[in-house]
Amino acid sequence: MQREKIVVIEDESDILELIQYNLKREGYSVLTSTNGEEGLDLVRRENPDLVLLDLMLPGRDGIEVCKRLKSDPVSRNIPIVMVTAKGEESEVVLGLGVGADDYVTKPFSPKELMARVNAVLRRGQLKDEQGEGERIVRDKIVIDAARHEVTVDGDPVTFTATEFRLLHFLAAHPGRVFKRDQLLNRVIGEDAFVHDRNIDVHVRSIRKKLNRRRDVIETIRGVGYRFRDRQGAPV
Amino acid sequence: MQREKIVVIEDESDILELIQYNLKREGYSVLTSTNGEEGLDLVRRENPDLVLLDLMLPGRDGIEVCKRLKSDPVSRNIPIVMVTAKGEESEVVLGLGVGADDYVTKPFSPKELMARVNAVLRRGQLKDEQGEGERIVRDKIVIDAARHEVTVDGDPVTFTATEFRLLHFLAAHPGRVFKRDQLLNRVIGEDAFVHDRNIDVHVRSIRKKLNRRRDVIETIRGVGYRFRDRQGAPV
DNA sequence: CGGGCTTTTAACACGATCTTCATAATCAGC
DNA sequence: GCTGATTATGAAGATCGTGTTAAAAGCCCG
Repeated sequence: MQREKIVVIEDESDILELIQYNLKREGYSVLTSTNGEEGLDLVRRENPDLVLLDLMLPGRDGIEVCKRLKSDPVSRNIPIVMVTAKGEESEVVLGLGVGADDYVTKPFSPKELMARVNAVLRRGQLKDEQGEGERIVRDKIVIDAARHEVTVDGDPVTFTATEFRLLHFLAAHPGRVFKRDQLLNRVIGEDAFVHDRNIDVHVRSIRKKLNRRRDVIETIRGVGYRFRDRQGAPV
Repeated sequence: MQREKIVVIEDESDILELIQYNLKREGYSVLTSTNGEEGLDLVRRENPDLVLLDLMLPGRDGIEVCKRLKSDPVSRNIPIVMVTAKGEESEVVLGLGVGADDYVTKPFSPKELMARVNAVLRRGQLKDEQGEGERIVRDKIVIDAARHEVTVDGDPVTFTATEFRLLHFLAAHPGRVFKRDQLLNRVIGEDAFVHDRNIDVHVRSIRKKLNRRRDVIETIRGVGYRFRDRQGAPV
């Protein structure tokens, strides 16, 4: 059984140590950072199973960090547990508002912390197991998000991470047209500084892999792309 | 809250019971049939929200049932979840080919089954919601911005990007007259350095494509164009 | 640091679309 | 009906958007 990786972002060193000690004792692999920017990088690099995040980092950018993590498709699915000082109720709301999955309020007992962490992780696993993670089936194309797997006409096809996200996103909203910059935001990242036409190239490789089904991705000239749906909407 | 109605077509009585038990426990209203022909009638009579269909009904007509349901406009929009035995991969493909919306493979856990059923039902709802948003319907012309699609008298018509924007803009402000330069600004671009008369040409191609409904775009001599306000000839 | 993979950029060609222009049709006022 | 102005039409050239390819730039793992 592999140990779950947890990133802790917390500026108060004594609290950080406390958390780290307890997590390690439970068998988790722990990585830490004491400021937001660095923590952000850490998460992106390490792709942990969970993030413990102090809401009140210096410069109060804990929320900012959370927002950034949740807006990036790559890190969106990593659960985040907020650590907040007591009485910061409004802050908690804010934290949950930007996508945090749970929170603990200082001062907290190690027990409580562990309970939260375990609960959130278990929640995620459960989701995976029962396949609640979306499976999209359209036109003989099966897109299994939980397993990160695609089959076309029954044959498994491998997609790279970006290709998969793009295909998945389009297929999740069939019939709907998306402009290139919209796709960039949703698939590559909020603040991605990449050229629009990049999408074209990804679309091309996706189509190539979709092979016979390549035309489920339709080009709307002058606008963008969309996933075909044959069902005519009743007026 | 009304309970969603689900029809289950499955010949193995123990599996049928299992499914029925679980669905009922989740609060669904369940109707069952153990053969294809009867099941077909049941669906038509009851118009359920979802159909659970065994792929391998005696006489292997599960696929046939699916095909029939999907080809009938009345039942086409009812989502179908296929129930298949493991290793019937090719059958799954077949099932998907005839329009099934998802599938579960035997043996399945009740949890998994429920997850699928819930997911498919949720998916359907979502679709309805967002489809209703950015749509303009006037006379027998439907302009769907999200899909970038237009239907005239029910027939889909393709418009180029500029044509679409022009038509959409006019239709969004029915009865109001716009001068050519106003239309240029709104449709082509603020700083477009194009001749006024260009609009005429676009209007022409739009009218051409609108065919029988061409005169919803009225010419106001000496001023510009407008989308007709009052109903024209019905049908 | 090197090697394989993925992502991004750049460049070209082709076709679709936009724009212009010349001409025909229409309109309004006399 | 005639006349000048305005709009519709058709066709030709200019422009733009996309598909495609190849190569550069990142990235990860050992």
